[in-house]
Amino acid sequence: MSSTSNPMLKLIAEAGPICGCCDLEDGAFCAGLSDDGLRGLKAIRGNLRVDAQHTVFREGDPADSAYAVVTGTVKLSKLLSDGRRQVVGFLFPGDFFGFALGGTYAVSAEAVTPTALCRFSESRLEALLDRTPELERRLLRRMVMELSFAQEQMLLLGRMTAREKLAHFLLMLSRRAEARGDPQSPVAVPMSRLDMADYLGLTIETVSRTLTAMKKDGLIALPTSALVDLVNRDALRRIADGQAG
Amino acid sequence: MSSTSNPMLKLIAEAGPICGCCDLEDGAFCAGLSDDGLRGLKAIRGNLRVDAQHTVFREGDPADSAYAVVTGTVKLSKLLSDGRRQVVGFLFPGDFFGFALGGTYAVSAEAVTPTALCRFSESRLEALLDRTPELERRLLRRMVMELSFAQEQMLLLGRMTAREKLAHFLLMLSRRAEARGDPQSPVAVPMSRLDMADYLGLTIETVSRTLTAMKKDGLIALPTSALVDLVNRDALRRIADGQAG
DNA sequence: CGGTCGGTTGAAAACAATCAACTTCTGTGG
DNA sequence: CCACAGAAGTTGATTGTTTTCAACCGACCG
Repeated sequence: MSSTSNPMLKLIAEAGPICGCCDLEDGAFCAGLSDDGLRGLKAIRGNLRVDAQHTVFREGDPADSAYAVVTGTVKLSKLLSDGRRQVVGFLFPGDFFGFALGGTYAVSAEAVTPTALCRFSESRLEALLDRTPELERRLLRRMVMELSFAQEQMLLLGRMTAREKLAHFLLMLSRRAEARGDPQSPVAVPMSRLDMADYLGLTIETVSRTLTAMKKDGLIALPTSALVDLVNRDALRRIADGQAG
Repeated sequence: MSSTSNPMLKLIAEAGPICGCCDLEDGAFCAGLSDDGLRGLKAIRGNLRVDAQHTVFREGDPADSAYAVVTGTVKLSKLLSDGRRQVVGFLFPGDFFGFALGGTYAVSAEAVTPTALCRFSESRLEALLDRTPELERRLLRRMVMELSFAQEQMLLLGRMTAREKLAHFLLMLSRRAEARGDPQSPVAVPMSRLDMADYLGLTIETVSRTLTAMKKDGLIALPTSALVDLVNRDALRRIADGQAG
């Protein structure tokens, strides 16, 4: 973040209107903004580091800040009073979250890995939106995409089998890793089996068993429990799309 | 809609900045807009009637219009290639849908009952948003709420039992009926058992059986299959919140 | 009056959950 | 550096909720 020998920093300087607070480019929430929009964002930006498993904010808290992931992974989740949990999303570098327009947070946010965040004060962000139509339109577009992603997740949760859920999940991780410039085939799975289970509406045992079965079928390989090799991507895609058992 | 003896029309005239295209007030997408914002919306508004079970648009179609429900009920759904279906939302008078910012529709929209809609050309709406920050902010706020609702639905689909799902669903229908000024206790259930099942991630048989069981337990009464009396609302709420079996 | 459609009920099957044991990995302290 | 403890993950046996397959009921309509 401060070493001048970091090759990324040079790239950022050359690329022009990039935030400069992080190494992210095209995928990021702030990427591609005009100089003006970036200036505004930078002016209200704060930084934050969160240890693995620590909470950024809790469901029901007054929503006083929005965040962007710089490095690490964050999960958003909701709880039932008896402890049942649903993870409603995983966030990777470039992703934006916690935007509630002055209400309360609808979900809790916790770091999955050690994480660096950009923090934007809600009130200042809202004021900035008043002044920066470009930014507001971008946020609107982002919310449209988020909603569409949530609808796809509903299809997964309501209508897919365990195997289809896992295939879909692994391909999603791979696609997003690729978008950030990370390797897409031995794909990193930074979250625990419990987090995966709570995201897919399954139990840890079913996640584990299903992965083992997929390995046996030559669909994937598991070099470590946090690394999945997508051996037969086409077959995975067919399964994820509900065209095969 | 045109009779001068309709008491609603007088109310609308008195209330000032109400669209006038429909009988809706506070809950509506356009309610509470400034005269200016309303003028803009009215200028790009078209009307549309859709018969029950007919399609407004299909998943994957280019998104050339957004819509608001005036009367009737609309469902949004996604399909898997083998026919499995997930209903991702029901829309009632005042609700806004089909807003995709120039992309393609992520879901299909079908009328559940005979339905009247306001139609807004996507390109004109986007141009209007450029000119009307008030409207864009409202839309942004709406998307935030929609997303939060979608996240709650994920919790339901991933982690609730059939009985909890039904309790939650009936209370949601009741709450929204009340918000529109409709009776909240013998609550109207305009959609078929299949639509309910596809919304809750269940089968029609499970929906039917669960309703029967809830009737037997004195939680609800079923005057007709499309009308549900919420006999014991508190118990329903406890079940919906996951505090009781 | 027969036919179809939507809804309900019954019996059997299946997928995933639960309960439980065991293995592997990780980190810590001797 | 090794030994141990705890956490995370895997595997096995069994249970159970929901699905599937099937029959039946009642309403609406030609």
